[in-house]
Amino acid sequence: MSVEVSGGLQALAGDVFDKNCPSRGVLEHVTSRWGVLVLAALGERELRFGELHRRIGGVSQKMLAQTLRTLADDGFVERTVIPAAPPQVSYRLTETGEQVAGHVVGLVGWIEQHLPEILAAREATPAR
Amino acid sequence: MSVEVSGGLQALAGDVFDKNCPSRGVLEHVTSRWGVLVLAALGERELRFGELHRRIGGVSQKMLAQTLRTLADDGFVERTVIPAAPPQVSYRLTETGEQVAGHVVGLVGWIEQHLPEILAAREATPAR
DNA sequence: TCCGATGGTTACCTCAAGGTACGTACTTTC
DNA sequence: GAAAGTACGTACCTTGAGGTAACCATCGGA
Repeated sequence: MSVEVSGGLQALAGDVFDKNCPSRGVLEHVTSRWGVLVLAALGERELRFGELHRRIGGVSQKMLAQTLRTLADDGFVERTVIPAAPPQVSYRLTETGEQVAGHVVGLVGWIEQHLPEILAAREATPAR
Repeated sequence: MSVEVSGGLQALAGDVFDKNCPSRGVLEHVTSRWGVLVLAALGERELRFGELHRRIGGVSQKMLAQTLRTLADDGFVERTVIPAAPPQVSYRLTETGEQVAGHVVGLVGWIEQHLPEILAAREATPAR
């Protein structure tokens, strides 16, 4: 539950298997239905709200805004408002955001590439 | 939407940004609330139902069974029944399962280790 | 002059994820 | 002989995630 850190100070590491550990919450934000896709999209490049909305098929404005807000609260995404005449809002990953997104992109990429095998396995579902 | 594969044959790779791509479904199984934790737990070692139930805090028997079934259908988990007098059922990752689990474990581990920073960022939430 | 794009917020409603509780069939333990 | 563990399946019910639609303010273009 706890790890020693360089300075000799003690920092608490999370334990996702613990029902009450706050890491559970963070994990759920990151792996949420739209959270994964937002992180993956921003992993490619900085994007504006409308661009994200178009990039991520099927997401509603409401859920996109909500997801972006929780990811921003956790410090993964930075929101920048350009005060122009139709207001422009841009989203990019923070430094820690880049790191989580790295893992997420890896996972997503693996799934995309191995999709055929997985679908094959599914249809070969024995007996049921 | 499609990639060239070694043999010159064509295999379809997924695109998670496409609303109708089946990779969406697989992604949701893997990143589901309990799916992540099951994969992470089995990434350590083979486990029996009861062991999984105790390891993953807060999961109900129903959801554990359901999650294990979908992961088995996708070919990530293998179910082995040892016909004994209280029946014993063991779960382990398949080869493809090991690969997804690798990514999942990486993600989970990163979150556990960086939890303090994330929580700090959360409390420093500007303005709201 | 009216439309559409921009980036949202809010109210309202639905459906499905997920929890609780109980049943099952057999066996060991107290 | 009663309780508890093993590995679920099923029925029932609640909660909340998430969709739809309307509204807002401002500006450029047809």
